[in-house]
Amino acid sequence: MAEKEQTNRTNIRVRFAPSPTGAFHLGSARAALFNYLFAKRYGGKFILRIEDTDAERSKKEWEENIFESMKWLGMEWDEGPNLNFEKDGKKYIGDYGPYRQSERKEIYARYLKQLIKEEKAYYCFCSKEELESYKQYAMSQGLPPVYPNKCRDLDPKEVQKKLEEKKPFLIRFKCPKGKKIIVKDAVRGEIEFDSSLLGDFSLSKGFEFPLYNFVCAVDDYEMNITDIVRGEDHIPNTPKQILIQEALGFPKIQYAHLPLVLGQARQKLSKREGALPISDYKDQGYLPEALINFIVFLGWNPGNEKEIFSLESLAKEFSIEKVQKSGAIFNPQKLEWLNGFYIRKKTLKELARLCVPYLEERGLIKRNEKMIRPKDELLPETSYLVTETKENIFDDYLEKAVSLYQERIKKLSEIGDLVDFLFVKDLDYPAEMLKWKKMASNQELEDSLNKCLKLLSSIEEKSFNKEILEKLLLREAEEMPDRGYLLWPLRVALTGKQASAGPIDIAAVLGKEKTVQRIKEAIEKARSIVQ
RNA sequence: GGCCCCAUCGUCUAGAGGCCCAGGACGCCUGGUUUUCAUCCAGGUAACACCGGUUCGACUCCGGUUGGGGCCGCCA
Repeated sequence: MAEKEQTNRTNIRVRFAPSPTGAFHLGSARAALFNYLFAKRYGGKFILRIEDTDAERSKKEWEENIFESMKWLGMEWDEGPNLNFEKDGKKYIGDYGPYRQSERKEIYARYLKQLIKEEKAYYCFCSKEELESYKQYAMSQGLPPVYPNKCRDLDPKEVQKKLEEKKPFLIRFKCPKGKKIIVKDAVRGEIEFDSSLLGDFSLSKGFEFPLYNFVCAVDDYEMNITDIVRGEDHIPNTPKQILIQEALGFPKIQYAHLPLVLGQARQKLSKREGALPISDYKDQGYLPEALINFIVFLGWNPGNEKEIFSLESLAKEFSIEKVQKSGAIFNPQKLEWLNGFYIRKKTLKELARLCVPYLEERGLIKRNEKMIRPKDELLPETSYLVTETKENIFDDYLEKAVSLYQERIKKLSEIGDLVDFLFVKDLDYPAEMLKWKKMASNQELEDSLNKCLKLLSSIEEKSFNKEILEKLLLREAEEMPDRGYLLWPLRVALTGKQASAGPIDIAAVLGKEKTVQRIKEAIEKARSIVQ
């Protein structure tokens, strides 16, 4: 039933309204995502509004962080500041209407004056200290900590006098007593509040600095918002906003309060608990598709056993009715798994391109306009076949290197430690590592390495590929009591590591010259082991 | 303290009165593939917070208890 109602609704307009007082994190991403999906699912508009009424805490850099993170995740907005993309054949660039609250002050002042004129709001000249001490007292008495309405019935003459004296004031809402306020919530049903417990809450500091609940109600109306999807930490604000809407004669809005994302300690996600900025996840090598897939399952599921969703498929299958009521604990292991899953799904070309910044950062590759190549001159320059596509530059060697580890990495940032041996000249590893666990003597090790050397040297440069190597090496290895006798020392010789991709694949990527050279170096090392 | 919200495996969750001595995914464990690590495949581990009702029958409905969470700003 509810489903039907939703589907039939038209002209849905939702907003994501972050305040730029910190980075765009997991919780923000989820609120944004659910709004985005709700809009997409029902063919509505997704609006971005910047709630920067707190001038002191709001910073341009956080605003940038929000824009960049949302675009990186693929959630582009239909209306809002900093538009820069194409949609339906139309190009949007730069700002589009005043969507920052700091740019909308005249609008708020207008409504504030209206409320005062209609005696639905009044001036309050109480001091901070006064209010704080009253609140302490009320709480100690077990009373609701609401404003005692001291200035509510101030003599108009006195008000006039104080205004002329330029005494700082607050504008308070005349909250009706004993009124039942019902919030209709798409995920929770009806939530009832008693207006008496709200008190005469504040709307604005003077006319210049309007406060959250007030600007929120005004903007939602001014922007024709039909549905509000936000975190459940906003439930207590909702009756206040409804009261303001009613006082101003605004139409009703539909609500959907999302459960909170919790940290391991079951508390509202904090920085300590992995509420990292989305930009940090990006830097660590998480993929946007993994993050989206992960985030949407924090409080939503399709009702069947499907687990993998892209932003596009979610836009078709998302439904607000399936949103969970209880808070979800953020589980980093599942994110890792999903990220690995999406990495394995990438084409080699895409993955190689994504790995470039990590390899570069680690000093393994050098990049200029035309070429990406290993830092050390490992191979003749012609080996680094430069392929140039429209937007990216990468080479064949890089793709091969990445292909060796595509199934082994969970984050892009891990690539460096795994492939470094393919990009540096000298390997540094203890000689003992060469000796396989089942080898009884150093002689066995030397024999094994010599066998490898002989075999590989016999292959012609142009036939030095995986198929041929496999045929020759495996045949030889099979004759030993265990393949490890031949393959373990070879792995260590080529990589200097105990764990790696298959040594045959590695030899094929490294090429004959380098492979043979590394085996020779390993033989030298093996001889140095003291018996 | 007041108001509000929530409650199925360790975690994310399926479950709209019999299909459930509860299904899937991550994690963990075992086995297979493998020289290693990972991938992949097969199997296993593990939950309806508690107490009352309603009902022929309750994970599902109602009430209470307990537990957890959110909010109580001249922040948003």
